[in-house]
Amino acid sequence: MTEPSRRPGQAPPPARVRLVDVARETGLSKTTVSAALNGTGRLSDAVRERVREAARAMGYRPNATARQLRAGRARLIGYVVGEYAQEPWAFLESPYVARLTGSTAATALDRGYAMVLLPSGTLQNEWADLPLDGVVVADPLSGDRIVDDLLAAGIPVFSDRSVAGREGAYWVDVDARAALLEVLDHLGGQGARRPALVVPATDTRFNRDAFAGYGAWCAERGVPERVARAEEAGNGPVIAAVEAVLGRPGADAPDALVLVAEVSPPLLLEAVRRAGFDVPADLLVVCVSEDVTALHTDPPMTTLSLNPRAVAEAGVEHMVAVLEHGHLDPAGTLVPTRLEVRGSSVRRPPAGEAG
Amino acid sequence: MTEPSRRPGQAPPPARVRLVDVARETGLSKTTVSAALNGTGRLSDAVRERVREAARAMGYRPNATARQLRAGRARLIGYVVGEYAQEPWAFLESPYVARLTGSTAATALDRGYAMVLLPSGTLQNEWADLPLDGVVVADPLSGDRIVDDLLAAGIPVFSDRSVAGREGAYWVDVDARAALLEVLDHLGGQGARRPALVVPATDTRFNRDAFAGYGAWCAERGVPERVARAEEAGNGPVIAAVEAVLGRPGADAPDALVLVAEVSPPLLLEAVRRAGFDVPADLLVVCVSEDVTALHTDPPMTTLSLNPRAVAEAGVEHMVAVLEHGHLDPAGTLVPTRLEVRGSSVRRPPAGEAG
DNA sequence: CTGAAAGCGCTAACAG
DNA sequence: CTGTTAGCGCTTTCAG
Repeated sequence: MTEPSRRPGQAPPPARVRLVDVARETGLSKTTVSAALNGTGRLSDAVRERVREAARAMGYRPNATARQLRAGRARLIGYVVGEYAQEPWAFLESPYVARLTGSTAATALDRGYAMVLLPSGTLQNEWADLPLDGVVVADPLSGDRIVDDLLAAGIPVFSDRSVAGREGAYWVDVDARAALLEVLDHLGGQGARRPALVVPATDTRFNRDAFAGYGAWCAERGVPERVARAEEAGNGPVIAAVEAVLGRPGADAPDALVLVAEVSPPLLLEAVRRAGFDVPADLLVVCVSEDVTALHTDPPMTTLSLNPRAVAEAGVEHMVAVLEHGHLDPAGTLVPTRLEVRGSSVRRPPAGEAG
Repeated sequence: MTEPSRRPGQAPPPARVRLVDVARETGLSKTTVSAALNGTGRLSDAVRERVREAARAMGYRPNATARQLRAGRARLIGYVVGEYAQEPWAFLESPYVARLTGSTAATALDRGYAMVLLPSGTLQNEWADLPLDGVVVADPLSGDRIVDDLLAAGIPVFSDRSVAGREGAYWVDVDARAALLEVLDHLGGQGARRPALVVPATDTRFNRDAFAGYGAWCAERGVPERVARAEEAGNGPVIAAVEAVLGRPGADAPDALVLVAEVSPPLLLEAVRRAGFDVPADLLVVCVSEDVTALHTDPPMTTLSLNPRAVAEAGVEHMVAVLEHGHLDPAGTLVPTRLEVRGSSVRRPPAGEAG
């Protein structure tokens, strides 16, 4: 099919102009043209300019695939989210994941890598035909094969600490346990004695560690654990878990609530009030969340930010190091979390905190 | 890790196994191996199976880039959002765009195309090195060069109606004008006589048409326009616009509010109440939104869904048709919107509507 | 039924 | 300073 078959009523095939066409047009060789266009080699500025001009005039666009074949890599990375395996494309609905996704794509592109979006719980099929130099696997589920499959295929993986120690796997993570302790200490400092926790049921490294941190804090103080699991992602299930763990106000009711499961802050506040609690008088509330509505609720919602942007940047840094220098030392980085204290978790709101 | 670990700090040369390696191993030729693996040609099943087995055993993975070069295309598409040009990666924070993005990636992958995420307001640089077969441009800004640049580079563009009539450009759209009329008629049917509108300041086809629909409806009834523009995306600016257009309750205050600018439904309701309005008694409210929190507010929020999933599917259908059959007739499709009536826009809430 | 050989479009040794 | 040549890894005529 080198010969374009023109059918009536159909636009003529554009017939892309190739490097060799520019060479023929300018009376130079492919080498010279290539060097001129790429700024390599030692050519006179006059020639360089003449070539550039001709290329522009002819509408020359280098064939990216041919370059990639020559270069041995495509400067293309994959991006998969482990959670949300049932709904393979729902992950963008989570503000955390949305930011992580955007920041990863942004940083990667800055470094010259494009990012393809892959569905959660992806099978080999999806990426087998893609020339991926590496894959970012966000929050893998603990038993998931995806990381193994990728590594077996010789594709470097960038994920969380659950992949630590595997050859070809690199990680960036937050210290979920420490973060929970920080949140609980903050709450304790505000007078809370009976904090409750709502975690997602999905088995990710972060959820496990957060739960462990909560357990340790309670154990140390001899406080009973008050935990509810959100069986699924989404406001409905999470709010149901909140209602279950809060019960009704009373002497034994929680006096603080930590949401590790993602939920809309205004809806959460509404639900808490429906349950008969006043925030922050009866109940201090902290959400692990990147949801921007947290700033606009009344009172504004205290959040623990997982710093998706910093996580993404560190992950891409690793990737570039590995892909371009063949190694990385150490194989992992810890990124700090950021507790943003607002009105929902302080008994006496500080003056001057603006929404 | 089939290979014993080498010196620490130095990555072992991966030494990918190529087609020719499998050929040598099996004692066959590249041709035969290729045919066996791809199911082409006429080979005995015995040979085919033997090759497959050897390939698996050797861990052979075809080089995607080489295939692409041969095939003449990469089965890769780009995805850009025109709006949010200031914050090139903020687009995933919009529920509508998030769903459109996910659905486009999903549908494309179903059809064998991977999707790369490009920043809003992208320059040539970003995609020049990518072998893109086509680019989806969601909600382009009216004066934006991106579509022209793409078309000039010979890359087919799939966008909204604003590109209609251009060679190589195809579109999917909703009828924003008709949608607004439907919303306003619904509101009118519920007794509203003084509807107000909040639109984003960004100049997209959708925003323009929605505004025109509102204007036409008001003109037809001799009703004054009550419009506020949200100067930026985000809950803060949109809510400020809401407050501006509502004023205080009174004889001349709006009795219905249509949000074309995206806002968090629970925050919107809160703001409306702060302004002194009861929903739905004093004010009927409808949001153009895909935000799932709309289901959980009290009262639940009536929304106009723009059907991002259907838009995405239609767009990818076009793309596949164009890329694989070289044309499309007609060059555009209209996708219906869906008005989901809930408690926020009915004077007497219907029984049996569950959150 | 199988294999040798020709390229896809580009870049980088190596000559001239 | 410039051109010839040899591939990157794969698919696909076209002979045998």
